[in-house]
Amino acid sequence: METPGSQSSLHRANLERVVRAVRLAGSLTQAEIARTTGLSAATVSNIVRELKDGGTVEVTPTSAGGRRARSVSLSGDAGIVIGVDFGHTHLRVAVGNLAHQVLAEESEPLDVDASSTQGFDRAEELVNRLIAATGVDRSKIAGVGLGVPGPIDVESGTLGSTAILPGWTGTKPAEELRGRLGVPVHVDNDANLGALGELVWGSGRGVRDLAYIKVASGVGAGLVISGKIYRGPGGTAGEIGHITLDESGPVCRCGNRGCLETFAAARYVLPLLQSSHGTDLTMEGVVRLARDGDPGCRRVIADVGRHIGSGVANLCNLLNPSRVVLGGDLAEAGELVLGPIRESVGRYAIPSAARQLSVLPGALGGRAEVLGALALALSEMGDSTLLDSTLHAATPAFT
Amino acid sequence: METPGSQSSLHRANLERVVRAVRLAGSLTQAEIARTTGLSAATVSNIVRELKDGGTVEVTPTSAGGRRARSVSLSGDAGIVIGVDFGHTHLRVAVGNLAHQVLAEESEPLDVDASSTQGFDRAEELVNRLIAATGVDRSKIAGVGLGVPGPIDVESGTLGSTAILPGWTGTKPAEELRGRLGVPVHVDNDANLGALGELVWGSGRGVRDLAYIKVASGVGAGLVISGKIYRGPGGTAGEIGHITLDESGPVCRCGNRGCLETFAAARYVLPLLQSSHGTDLTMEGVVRLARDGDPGCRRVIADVGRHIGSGVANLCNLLNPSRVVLGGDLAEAGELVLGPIRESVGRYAIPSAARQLSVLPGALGGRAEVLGALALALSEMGDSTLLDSTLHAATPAFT
DNA sequence: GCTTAGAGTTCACTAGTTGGACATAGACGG
DNA sequence: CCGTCTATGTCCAACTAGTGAACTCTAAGC
Repeated sequence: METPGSQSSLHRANLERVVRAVRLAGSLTQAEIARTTGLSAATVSNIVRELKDGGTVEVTPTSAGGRRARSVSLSGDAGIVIGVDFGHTHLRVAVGNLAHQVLAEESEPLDVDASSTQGFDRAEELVNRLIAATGVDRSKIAGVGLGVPGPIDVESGTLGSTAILPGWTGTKPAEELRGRLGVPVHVDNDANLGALGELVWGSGRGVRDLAYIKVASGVGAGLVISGKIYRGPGGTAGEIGHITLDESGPVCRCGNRGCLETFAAARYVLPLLQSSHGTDLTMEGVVRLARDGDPGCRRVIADVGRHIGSGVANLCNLLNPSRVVLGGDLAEAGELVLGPIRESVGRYAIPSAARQLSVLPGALGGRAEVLGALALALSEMGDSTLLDSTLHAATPAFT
Repeated sequence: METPGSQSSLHRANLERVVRAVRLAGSLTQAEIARTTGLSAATVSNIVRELKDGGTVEVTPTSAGGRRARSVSLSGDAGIVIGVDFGHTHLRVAVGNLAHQVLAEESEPLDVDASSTQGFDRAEELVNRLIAATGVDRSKIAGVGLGVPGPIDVESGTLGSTAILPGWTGTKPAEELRGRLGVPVHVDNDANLGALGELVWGSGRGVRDLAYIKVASGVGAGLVISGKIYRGPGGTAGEIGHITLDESGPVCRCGNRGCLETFAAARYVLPLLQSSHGTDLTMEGVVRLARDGDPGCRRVIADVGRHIGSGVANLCNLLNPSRVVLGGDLAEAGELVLGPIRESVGRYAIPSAARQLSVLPGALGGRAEVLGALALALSEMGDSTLLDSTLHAATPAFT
């Protein structure tokens, strides 16, 4: 941010412009870059040379049968980003590069009762393992995205009370991880990251406004508005789980009655099946049984869908997103749950808003959050971090 | 948008930067501009000269007792914007300048059964009258903001069906007015404009995210997110009136049951008082009686408040705005309605979101929409239109 | 084999910002 | 009442960075 308004800032902006164009297209020739960015060929020539010297970009002498086009693409190891996601039962880590490619991904079970220290030990270990496995240069790591399953104040980085990982309340996960890995860590809650993940790699590609509904032990939503995570001024936007559906409904853990969560979240829904299907049931199990035709499970899932649909209808009336993506275990139920959701939306949302809404299952399953963490790391640094390294590497070469 | 990335675009950006800084501060010396914008004093000197030659800015030789500071301020007649609002019973027009000052404002009753042609005749006439009254130069009009009381597709400019001004459906108000006045016209619905008005001049000053709830014959909300009107991909965001509060409630004109509107909008609420208070009651009348102590009216207003509060709680959970502003006639009831709203919000919203929410009455009353139309005209042209004229006027002077 | 056309580079030119030198004018102290 | 001080605004030379035009290069097409 040195001097806004100066020529150097313009140059920087043009660098970013080029990098973004290349990233979006995968690979471009210089002439194509000039056309898509609106810059002149001469400028592009200079910028590409600078980026190449900095190692950000790779120039393959000639690829396809053109005249003599050198295709420019992001060099795979120009920068590495890492996504870490603490889920309710699993810890997932993914390693990607600036070209939006996922190089490696792994998950391992995480003990719910683990202390935060244990959790971070495991995360650090897994990150190191993946870095070693992919053989990337540690110094190339540009940033880490971190997902936590609970309300987090993005400003201060403090984790609020989470019923899922008790004992983590009040910790500052980003600082903790930053201390261990020595690189910038950006944190957000899992619903927001799921939304970002589906937006970039999953069912939300091509859309700029999206709501990601995650149904697990609770119900949360991640909102993407104009391509950016919307957190709201207080950072608690997207609490769709605590919309009131029935003022005299069951008491919710939040203290109100008849929240959507009490009709849809695993903790409230599973008990319904205990007497008939035993106590060891998980949401995953219910979904499996429903797919196999079990009528009780089908009925329960349809009811959950109807209630989620009511919440989505409210969301739709208020925000009018063009796409709603359903994540979490429940998404595995496919049409068994999506049908009732769509039916409810059609019934309760105003027609003009409902008409252009598509409700889709998540395409990434449980991976949405890690990949979202990756996307967060990418978006948080913008292309600027990348360019910083470019500049540092490039300027000595010019003197 | 000529050539993005060129130096001229940088220059343009710096011009905008200076204009914005001056507008936000009212008046600044060149040194102050340099400090707030981060530009160098020399650059500011050039830019100020250019703006002065273009007539955008005025330089008063010296104002207060400094050393020799020339204070720079936007020249009042650098550009004029006009706001036009078609309300349910009134037509309002306001004239303002680029310094965000309102120069004149007038309203006149509008016959509900007026055809759109008649309406536009009246609007054109009133605009001309105000232009004459303020003595501004017609050629200085940079843009017009237009508010219409119904759903409008901002992309195509076509008005959807409106129960308030029947016979206007399918017209393109912006085109119509543009044809008559010969300047760019930007259109939006009244709830969005009310939100913008309160944001810029009213109860929303200093906030970037705001929801404006307008209760009249229907219930609508205007959402401002990060300082910009949020319309949603389909343009129908903010339909808080058709959130479902009670699945088995009264049938709403939208076809669903138990919409917020059926508990709060005038058309559904007034009949409740007909047997006791007669049939000529208006919402305004109910509010007046309630303020005078009429228990029936007080009860009705409190009930309306409670229901609105339920809707606001949902809104709050989903979007977590920092401020909710209540507009329309109902806002006149003050605490009689705000109290129950806050109570409902406290009851139904999750505590962390409700805690930082302030619910305020609109500060502008029925003027919110016209002023919002003014703000729309200002924001739609950005500072660019302003700068275009500057450039056109300034470049000949340099050759 | 010659022509052609698109790709990329080089170079002189130009737009525009900057730092520093300079003139100006009020405030302050004597 | 006068010199000094300090902050303001302007001017100028230097520098940065983008552009158009000319130029070179290569492969395709006839």
